Amino acid sequence: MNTTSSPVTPTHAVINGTDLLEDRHEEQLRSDEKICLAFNQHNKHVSSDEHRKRLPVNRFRDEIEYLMTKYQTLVIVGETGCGKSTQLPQIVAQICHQWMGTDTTTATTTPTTDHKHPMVAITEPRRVAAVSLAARVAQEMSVELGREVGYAIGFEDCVDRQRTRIKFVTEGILVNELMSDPLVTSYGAIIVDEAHERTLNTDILLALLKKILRKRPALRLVVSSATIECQLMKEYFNFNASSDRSADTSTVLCLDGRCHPVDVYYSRAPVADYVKESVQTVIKIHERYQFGDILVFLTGMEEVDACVSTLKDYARSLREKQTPGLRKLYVLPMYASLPATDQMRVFDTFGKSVRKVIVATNIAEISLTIPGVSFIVDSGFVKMRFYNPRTCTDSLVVVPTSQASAQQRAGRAGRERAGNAFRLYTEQAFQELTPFTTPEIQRSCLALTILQLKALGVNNIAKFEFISPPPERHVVSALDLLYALGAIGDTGALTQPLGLQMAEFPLHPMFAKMLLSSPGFGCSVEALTICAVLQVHNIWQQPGGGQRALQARRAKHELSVEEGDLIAYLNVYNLFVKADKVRSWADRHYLNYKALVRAVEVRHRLESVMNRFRMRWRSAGDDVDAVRRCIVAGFFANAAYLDPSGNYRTVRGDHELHIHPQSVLYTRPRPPKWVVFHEVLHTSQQFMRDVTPIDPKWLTELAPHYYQCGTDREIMESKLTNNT
DNA sequence: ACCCGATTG
Repeated sequence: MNTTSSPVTPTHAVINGTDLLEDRHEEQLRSDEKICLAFNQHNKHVSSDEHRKRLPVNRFRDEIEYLMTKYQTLVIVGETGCGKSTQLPQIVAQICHQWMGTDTTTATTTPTTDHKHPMVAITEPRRVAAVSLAARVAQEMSVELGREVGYAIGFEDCVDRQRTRIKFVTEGILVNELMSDPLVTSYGAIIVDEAHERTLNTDILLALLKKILRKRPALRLVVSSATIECQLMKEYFNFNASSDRSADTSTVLCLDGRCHPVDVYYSRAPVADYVKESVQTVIKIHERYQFGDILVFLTGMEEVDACVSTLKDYARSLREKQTPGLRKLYVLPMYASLPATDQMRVFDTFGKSVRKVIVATNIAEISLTIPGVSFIVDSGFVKMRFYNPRTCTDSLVVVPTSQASAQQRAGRAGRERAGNAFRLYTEQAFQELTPFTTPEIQRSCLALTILQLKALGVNNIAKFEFISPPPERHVVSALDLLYALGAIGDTGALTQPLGLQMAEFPLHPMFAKMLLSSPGFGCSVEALTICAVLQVHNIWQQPGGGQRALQARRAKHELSVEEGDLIAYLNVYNLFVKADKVRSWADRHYLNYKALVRAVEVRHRLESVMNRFRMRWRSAGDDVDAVRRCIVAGFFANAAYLDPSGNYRTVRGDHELHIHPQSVLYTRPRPPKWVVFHEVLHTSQQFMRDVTPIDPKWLTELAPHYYQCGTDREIMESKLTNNT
């Protein structure tokens, strides 16, 4: 950028440094280290095109360009609905394009691009978001999707190598692109959208980008976040070690774009039963306020169904009494495992005489926005997964939300007009909540993460600069597992070729090991199918109740086999393929059609990775033991045996376990003596999911390094003599 | 007797 010829406003007076913005900027930095740009988003008398130009990010295009000139990293804070996700990519692409034509002799203050055809990447945590935002931006720019604007998600690439300048991707795609292009040279700028969600991939990506920014000074990073985590982000990306603020390499731009005010109400006293209380609150809202739909946040399917059924009773009583002045209530559940057609109903609109009540899990906070909502009922709780490195298992527990999450939920009421949020807890309870949700990287199994990082050249995980470092024992537990699987050697380096190949699979390392071992067992065809199906959840349909629930259980029982869940999945998949993958077959057997179709896609993707390694394709035919031995080759660490009391215990660690009620083995008469499992979920008890009966000899035979040393051998020997 | 939500050249 040549500032003297730049056809823009005075905010570009970078040269003298005394410009209004500069002053305001420095002053703000001193006071709260933020730049706040206020705006008024809502102007009813403009066309939609006009409206778009008035979106806050567009109005501050020049400020964004100025800040991107001066700082390598720009943290942008803006409320949802301010158009960040669609407008920022266009603005940043324009800026990059402009810089491309820069005269390099004046490049002291301006970052010239370090490549010929810079693209802008925008990362999204979810696939649907990447695709739909790409489609919207293409439409706004009047270009065909897949040309100037494209996207790349797990199974779909919709980009034009020559022409694409704006590319929406999922976070995982960008992490994977780093494997072949460690400095992301195809991009001039990267926008990390929804960074406040702090998914596992957000944190990995930001940490890797931090390394890359040091090596590529011309690369620009925009971190887009909806909450006040901005200071943390800003400092994380600030390479300036001196106290001289003007040498900072990162800054914060705050788009003050709150849509409408939301009044927050708290309970006067603590609430004993938030499901009952949420019902009462919905009724009170309905009787007191005339307009606006209601959104209730609970933690799980069971709670949602209970709340919906009570509210439906109330709605029915209203209809029967024909209460004058009170509108009809239309009550709808919303959670991820609900069939797609039922999910779509939350977007239905009804006449003025009907009020919609949506009872949802956290899905309504994170991945979808329902228009028309003006009332929020917030239980204050969420169901969350936590990894336990001691037992190498996950717990699924109901925990209080964070303040940030409560704020996000309340904000859902103010998208179109002023709203109200009713929190079913006291104000003091709110003050005692943790400010932020624990980032996923601190509550996950890190085996795959560490494997990926090692493949990207990050050998010393302890020295890797995470925003929020994971607990050390999580790292140790992951390294132990990787060592046991043979992915890393004594020095902690990736093994060749096993470790390196395992890192290329988008799978938990146990699956990768199983797949890479499968040609040796002559069952690569079957192993591939089983891995694919296990990446997809809810293969079995589970209707809410009544006759259909009974039929579904019966259908599942017919497909269940004593060889366990994984072999049952294999059979189901093969039958689905044999039936030409039609929906009617899936429906008839109470199987989840969409999940099966997705398993087909996943299988296809994994197959291409296997082909790259020139794996031999072999089918075991009817030799189920070959397949089960192959499963043990990957999952030997997850072994358990039936003790005399009738409970299962893990071989390593000696923890009590139970077969999950969803397992096909749960309803079978004789429980197997030895099993391996896919995972353990701690809910009301420690439940093993996806269980395969095995012969215990396979453990010592296939994983002697794991089971024949020290105390483990003693444990094994005593179990073997007692149980077989 | 029971699972929040996402996701991978």
